[in-house]
Amino acid sequence: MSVRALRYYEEQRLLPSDRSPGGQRHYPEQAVDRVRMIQQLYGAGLSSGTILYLLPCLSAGRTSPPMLDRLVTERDRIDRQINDLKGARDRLDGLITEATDVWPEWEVRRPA
Amino acid sequence: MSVRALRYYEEQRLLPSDRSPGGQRHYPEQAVDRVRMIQQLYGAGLSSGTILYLLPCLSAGRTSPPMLDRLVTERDRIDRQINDLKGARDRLDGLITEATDVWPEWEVRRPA
DNA sequence: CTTTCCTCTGACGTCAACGTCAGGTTTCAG
DNA sequence: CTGAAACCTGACGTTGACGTCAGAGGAAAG
Repeated sequence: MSVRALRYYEEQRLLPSDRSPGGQRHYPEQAVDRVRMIQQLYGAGLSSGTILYLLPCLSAGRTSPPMLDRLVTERDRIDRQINDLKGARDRLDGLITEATDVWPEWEVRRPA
Repeated sequence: MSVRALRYYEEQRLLPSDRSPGGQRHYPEQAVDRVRMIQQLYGAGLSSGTILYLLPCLSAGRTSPPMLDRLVTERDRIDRQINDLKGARDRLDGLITEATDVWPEWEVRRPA
């Protein structure tokens, strides 16, 4: 994590911070999980706005019907993205298998 | 597909085009599959440079050992990405289930 | 009190895959 | 032959999640 990222999350109102009298940020324990969640959702393609909108149900289980719609929309989008990725992976995998079959295993260096 | 995207692919040397005497682009049949492949790989997070590098093995099966390394690297990255996405999806799915279970449809009552 | 490190705010920079606009040229149906 | 639709090149604009820099100030050790 970079300091810049934390500031950015705060700017987006995703991560509140306590301040010392001098103005320095101080985070409660809970912030760690919050940050991990934010990273995960950014990584899954949700926008700042969407995460902000979903925060009440993400962190407090307060889910209204419109929020439920949004949750379902995002989940379905992620599912489609997973399927697209599987397609790409299978394409590469096919090439790898194909290229590997040509050379005997003991001649090829494979990471992992 | 936008025209702009095709021009961009050509700029990146991913998609050659025949030109009419007047300079207009004409694509062979094969180009359709090529474009679909490019889109799929962009969608999976590969850069123009990586796709360009892998083109010989992607479209002609000519895979050198360094290319094989790159293929494996990208495949593994995609696998990690799929797992990350599954994590995010499961989180949302949990919330959806939770929110749905709380108010079974047949129990919902509307306060006056 | 000083030193040294860490933090603050504010603002501009980055990168990639296109979108979009302007002004000119090619194509082809009628 | 002609006119409008489609295409051309070149160039700048967009977007989001930060990176990075400058200058100023707080935080604890000695």
